[in-house]
Amino acid sequence: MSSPTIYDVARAAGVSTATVSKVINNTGRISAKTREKIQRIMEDLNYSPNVIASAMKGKSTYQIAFLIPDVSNPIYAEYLKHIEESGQEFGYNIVMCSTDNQADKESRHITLLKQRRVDGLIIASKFNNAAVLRQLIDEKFPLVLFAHERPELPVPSVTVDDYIGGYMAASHLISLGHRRIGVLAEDSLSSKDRIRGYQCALTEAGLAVQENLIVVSGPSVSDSEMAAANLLDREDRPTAIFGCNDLLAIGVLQACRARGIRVPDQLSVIGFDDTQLCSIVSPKLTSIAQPIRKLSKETIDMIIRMIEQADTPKQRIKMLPEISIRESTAKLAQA
Amino acid sequence: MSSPTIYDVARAAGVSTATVSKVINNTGRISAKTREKIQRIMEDLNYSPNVIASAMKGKSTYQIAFLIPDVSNPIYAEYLKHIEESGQEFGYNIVMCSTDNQADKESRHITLLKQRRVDGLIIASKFNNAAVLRQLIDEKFPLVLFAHERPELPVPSVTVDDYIGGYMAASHLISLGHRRIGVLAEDSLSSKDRIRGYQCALTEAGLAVQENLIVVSGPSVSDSEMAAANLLDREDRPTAIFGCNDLLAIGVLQACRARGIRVPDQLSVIGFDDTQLCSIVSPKLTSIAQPIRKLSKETIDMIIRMIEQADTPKQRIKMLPEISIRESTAKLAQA
DNA sequence: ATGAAAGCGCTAACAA
DNA sequence: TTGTTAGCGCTTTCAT
Repeated sequence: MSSPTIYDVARAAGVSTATVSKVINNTGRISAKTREKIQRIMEDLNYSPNVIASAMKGKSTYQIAFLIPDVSNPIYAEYLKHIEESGQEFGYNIVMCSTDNQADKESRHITLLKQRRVDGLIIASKFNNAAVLRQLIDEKFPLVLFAHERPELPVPSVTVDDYIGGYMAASHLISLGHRRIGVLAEDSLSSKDRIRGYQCALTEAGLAVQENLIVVSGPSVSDSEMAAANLLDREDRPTAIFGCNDLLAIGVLQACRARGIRVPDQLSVIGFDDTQLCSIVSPKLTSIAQPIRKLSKETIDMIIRMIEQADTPKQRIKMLPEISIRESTAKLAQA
Repeated sequence: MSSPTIYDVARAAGVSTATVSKVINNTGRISAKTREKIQRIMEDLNYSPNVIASAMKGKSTYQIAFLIPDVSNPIYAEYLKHIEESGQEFGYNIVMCSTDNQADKESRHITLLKQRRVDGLIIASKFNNAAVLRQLIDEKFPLVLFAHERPELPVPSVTVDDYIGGYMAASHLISLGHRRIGVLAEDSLSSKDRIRGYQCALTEAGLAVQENLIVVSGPSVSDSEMAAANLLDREDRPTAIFGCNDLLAIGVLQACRARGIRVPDQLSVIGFDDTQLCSIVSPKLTSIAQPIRKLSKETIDMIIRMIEQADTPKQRIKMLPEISIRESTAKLAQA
């Protein structure tokens, strides 16, 4: 036999379903007495309202979708962890969707999610499918970009300040005496901003920016290990390398190991994201930390605001990163 | 303006909603002509059926909840990745719920998930809340335990064969000449099975099982690093250690580094789960691999069967692990 | 082969 | 303060 409905409660309490509905939703005015009676009966019957039915009346489903390329990438797993945690606080469940960075998966997901009437969408990836994105915006579908931006589109976002982050990474290295600093970057907007920050720090320190010290790599550790060759196997090898995310920096670490280059004695390495991997590798990786918990909280707040009242003004929030210094960076050895 | 409904389609096609519903669901009999016409109109209108409304008529919500303690633990992230992937194949979305191993979070989640009418539940954790579990079973709520068992309860599960896995780990070490093999375990059922397998391998090889070589640790890398002291700082230090999961094994690696013990020259280390961490640490970790992709596929198949027809016989499936040999295990050096 | 109509469980005017 | 009632968008039985 199935769960009791609002009718069962109403009957048992000798009132109408409207009255019961009112006590459930805390709307209208009902005497303390009936309220209590109804509440007691709901407990006795172990009644719990059917969210599906109330969603049919235009109410929330209390579900937010979170789109990411790949959870097995630790940075996305950490995003998800905190997004879920923050959602939980407000009674929202998170529907997790992997996109693999494929435009068709993205649009298929969006279609399904809309059919399922999720209340909102948080996108934490490049999102290749610009057309779909634009349509979502036109429809005023509650949508927030997380850890990623789309400056050309009127869409709210919550991100870390990548520019400052890149600046901090480079400054740290410069302060240790390094003057030839290589960069391993991904082909992404945030990498570009991180590079701009790096360049700014160099310039400020009176150092020349050398384009050939900036190399682009695929996203995986092994891609990065390969790409690092371009930096490590040259005559004028840099004395420090900034990996635009931890995976890339770890690739550099592995490339060094393969070549017998000692980190940090012969080469300093810094990452970005400050994932849990940093304390697992050896030497432990210095990295720029995103304030993920705060970012997530802000994102959930923002999307709930958008869900609850359609015409919330759109914002872009940028938060400041912090540096976590560990073992992979050190003072430049005197030549 | 909101999305078109089945009424809009019916009106445009000059038929009843019943007919439209039939073509959507491929039920009843309708002439090829009307079918085509309706399909064309649905496309024109960019109509997509409201899953919420059809769920109200007792149909699926196409949502499956996946409960795990913590996504930021890479093994759970990998589970999630593959569960989501397999779900996607059948049009199911995954609602991800963190439990933090807390009984009250578990039960709160279950309550909400039931209100939201998710079709089924996959639980990949200890699940402390036995009462709730029992109730779910009584209600015949579609439920599968993943990578974890509950032998005393009539509940289906899909797991790796931990016993064999432990046996394989120990056998590998024994075949390399090790005779004093320590174990670092978690306080969990699967660790216990892995230990039993280890003991069996020892006994078979004519080696005595020494209880004091088996030490229990907390779940994190740093817990394990602490606990490893009990094995590493004794006179008769083992020559090999089996970490009952990769995180524990990595803790051992770190403890070794702190003590200047060279792996694998002075100590062999083997893990379990074969997460991506294995190729990130140094030396790369030998580990026992779960066939996660197959496990996930099987789990999704099973739960969908349970969703679609209530009285599916319950099964417990156990799959065989495989060993991935990397750099952390080596022949015992002659004394 | 198609349609009329009832109803899933709930909410919100509006009436009383 | 409480109840009546009309849907929300869809499925399904039973007629036609």
